[in-house]
Amino acid sequence: MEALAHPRQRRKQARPAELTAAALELFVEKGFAATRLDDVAARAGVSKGTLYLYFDGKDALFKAVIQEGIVPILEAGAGLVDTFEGGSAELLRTLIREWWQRIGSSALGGVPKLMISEARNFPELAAYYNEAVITRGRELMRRVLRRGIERGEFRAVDVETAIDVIFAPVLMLLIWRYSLGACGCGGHDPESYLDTHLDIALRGLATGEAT
Amino acid sequence: MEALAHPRQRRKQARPAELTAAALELFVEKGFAATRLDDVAARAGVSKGTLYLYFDGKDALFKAVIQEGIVPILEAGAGLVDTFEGGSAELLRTLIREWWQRIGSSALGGVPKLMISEARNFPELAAYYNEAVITRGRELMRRVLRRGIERGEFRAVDVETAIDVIFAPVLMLLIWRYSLGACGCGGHDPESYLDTHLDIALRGLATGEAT
Amino acid sequence: MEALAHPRQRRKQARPAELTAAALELFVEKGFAATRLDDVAARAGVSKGTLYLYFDGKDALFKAVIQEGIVPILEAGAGLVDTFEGGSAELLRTLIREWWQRIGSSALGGVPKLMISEARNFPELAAYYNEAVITRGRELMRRVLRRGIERGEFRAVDVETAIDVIFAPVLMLLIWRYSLGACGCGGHDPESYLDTHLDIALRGLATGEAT
Amino acid sequence: MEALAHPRQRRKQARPAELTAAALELFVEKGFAATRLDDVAARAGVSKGTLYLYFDGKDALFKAVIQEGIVPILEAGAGLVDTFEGGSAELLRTLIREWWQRIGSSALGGVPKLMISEARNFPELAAYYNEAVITRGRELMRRVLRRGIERGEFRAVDVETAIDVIFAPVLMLLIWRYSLGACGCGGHDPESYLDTHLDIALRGLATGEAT
DNA sequence: CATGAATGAGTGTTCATTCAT
DNA sequence: AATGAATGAACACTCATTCAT
Repeated sequence: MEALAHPRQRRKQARPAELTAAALELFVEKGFAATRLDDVAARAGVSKGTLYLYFDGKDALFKAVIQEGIVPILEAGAGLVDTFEGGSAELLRTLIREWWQRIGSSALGGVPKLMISEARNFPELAAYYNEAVITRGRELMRRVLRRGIERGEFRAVDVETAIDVIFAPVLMLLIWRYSLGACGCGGHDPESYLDTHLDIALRGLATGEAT
Repeated sequence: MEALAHPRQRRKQARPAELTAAALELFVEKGFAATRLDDVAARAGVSKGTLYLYFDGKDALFKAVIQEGIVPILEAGAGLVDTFEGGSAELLRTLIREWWQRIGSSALGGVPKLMISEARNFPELAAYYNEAVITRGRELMRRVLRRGIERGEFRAVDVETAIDVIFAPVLMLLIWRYSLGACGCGGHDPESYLDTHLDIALRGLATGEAT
Repeated sequence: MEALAHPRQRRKQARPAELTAAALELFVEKGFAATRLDDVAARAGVSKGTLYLYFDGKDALFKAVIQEGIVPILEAGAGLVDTFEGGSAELLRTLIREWWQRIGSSALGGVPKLMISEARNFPELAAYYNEAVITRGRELMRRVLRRGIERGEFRAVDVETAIDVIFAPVLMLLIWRYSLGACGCGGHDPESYLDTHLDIALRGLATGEAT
Repeated sequence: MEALAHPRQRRKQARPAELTAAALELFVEKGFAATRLDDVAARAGVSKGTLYLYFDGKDALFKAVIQEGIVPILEAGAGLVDTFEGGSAELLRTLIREWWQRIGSSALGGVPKLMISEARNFPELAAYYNEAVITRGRELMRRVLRRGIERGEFRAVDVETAIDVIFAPVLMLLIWRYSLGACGCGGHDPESYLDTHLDIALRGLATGEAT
């Protein structure tokens, strides 16, 4: 009610999300450097000056995209690992599927490829992404793998390395989708790709008696 | 013969390769957009105007870089599969290690990440790269996996999917090295990374009796 | 009466002065062009929109700042010359010291440098300042010099020129303080600077027998 | 001959001076901050990009203006003081008249007012100017005053203070000319102004027996 | 063939000004 | 009266491309 009575206020509160949504689309589509703030503002339906009312600049806009888009999902993932009660194989399977649902197949799916492409030219953004996303994501994987090893479900692999080895195919699925895959170079059905990956990886991790 | 007799002629013929070599280094280091043609020309020891005598512009230079870069990539590793006589696990291990030795850790290592970053801006080139490099690489993996399944060494996984699933960690190792890894965001020792990957993947592929 | 009875009214009447006071501080500190109206409004404790209720824009604000700033400048030092009874050297000494005490070292000290900096962008205002401030200030100097000459204390110098020649070091002391002196480029202790100036100037003006 | 044979070369050598001349005019006319590099380039008859072939940016352009315009004149002044053989009063008179001839009444005359106006907003430029111009100029005055005192021609005034006290009227003559004087607020004939100033100052400095 | 001087379009950022509430 | 969200023009600096020599 009050919101409808004060359209300016409602608008003001919605603006940051509208802007980060527009920015996400364009960053993914054109890359960070090639995205013009004019276009971001236009896609959000405001002028370029307005963008600066809400964000300090291009870098801050990028960080906000990550902060609003990805960080909450990682936090949800942390909640999952905290409370999951089944087998560790099932937990790993669930975690990766959730990640694919919420990030991979969503509008955020282009972010990993974006970061890989731009990291060297924007080391400050890379450092932020590393801290806000990669470190936290690895922590989730770390906890799952350790849980499995401690419970005797997984073999005693080198956890720090396995974190990335096991997540790599998931990332590559996404990277492909937003690079050569977007040029008509074919690709995989995500479902069966993840099935095959988890099939091999979980069997590769499993101790003798497990499934 | 004539080349040796006329140093200027030899120089003239070497120019395009010198320019693409300089461009490859800089594209890998800074990305396509952030590379200045001034710098490419300077690194090749010519003036910027000269560059335009050999290439129509920045885009044409990029295409030449990729097309020149892939030929050596393909020459490696082809004959191995034909003649290998040991177990298929050992063949896969050898193939991947060879690829890392000859390509991943060489000067060409930056090409895959570069291609991934720029694919959307050069779709025709991406299609060409897909056809000339990726398809042929997949064929090698396909033959290894089929060989393992036919000989009862590997489980009957979905081969087309497994090709990419199993190669993905190798590619990610390389991509990382040329993106966030270059920003001090951590990374892995290639040897132990590949060890861990092959350990998990080969155990995941193996039929009951194998190692 | 009404003002005291209605605080909002009183506030409303005080607003322009609060705004010009804030603007004077910032104009002196940063210069006209580099002063942002956001900052002026913030320092006056109002919003930027409010500023436009009282002034037509940045130029109008500047004009108000100068016009308001000069009135107190003029009130000082007028009666001194009329009533002074000692020697003219002493009168000149006193006049200049008073000027420095009341204006140069006060909050108004930044006005002359500000006016000099912006005169060309505000020529009408410069003409007004010339008439309202400079002409009157010169009149004081003129009377002192003529008094000295008529009483045989000063040599018969060209009065109109000497007015500015003798006042110039005083102005420069002030101008320096608000320009390069504020950048750590050195400066003088006002007391000894004025001492040295008056020592030289009064000896230079003096007829043979005087001190 | 060669110059005529290679107009590009001749042009290239003339460009920096053409650009600094255009920049000087505009800096004096509009101030440093308000001068657009587009206008500087246009006045020099080139495009903005060309300006950047010769100068690293606006600051460097400003420094070049000072370096080329004022520093050589100060060096000439140093030569004068080194070799002058007459009385110190005559030396001071000559030095100030030369300064007026070469700087005050030339296109460079606007620089002191320019620096005073912009110093606080461009402290780096102020520091450069202080080092390149003010320090050296004071050194000239210091040497003249010390010479006069040592030779018994000048009284033993506080030299460091007298340097600025005596130069102040010269600077004010110039500051006026480029600020309120440019708005039709009157002013002095430089010749008689300097005469009056030197008359008073030299008499004020003189020991009993001197002229 | 080779050069390098010259160009000018392009973009992140700032801030005076407006106006709906 | 007062607000503050929104605007858009303005400018320094970059660099791919051209072309006279």
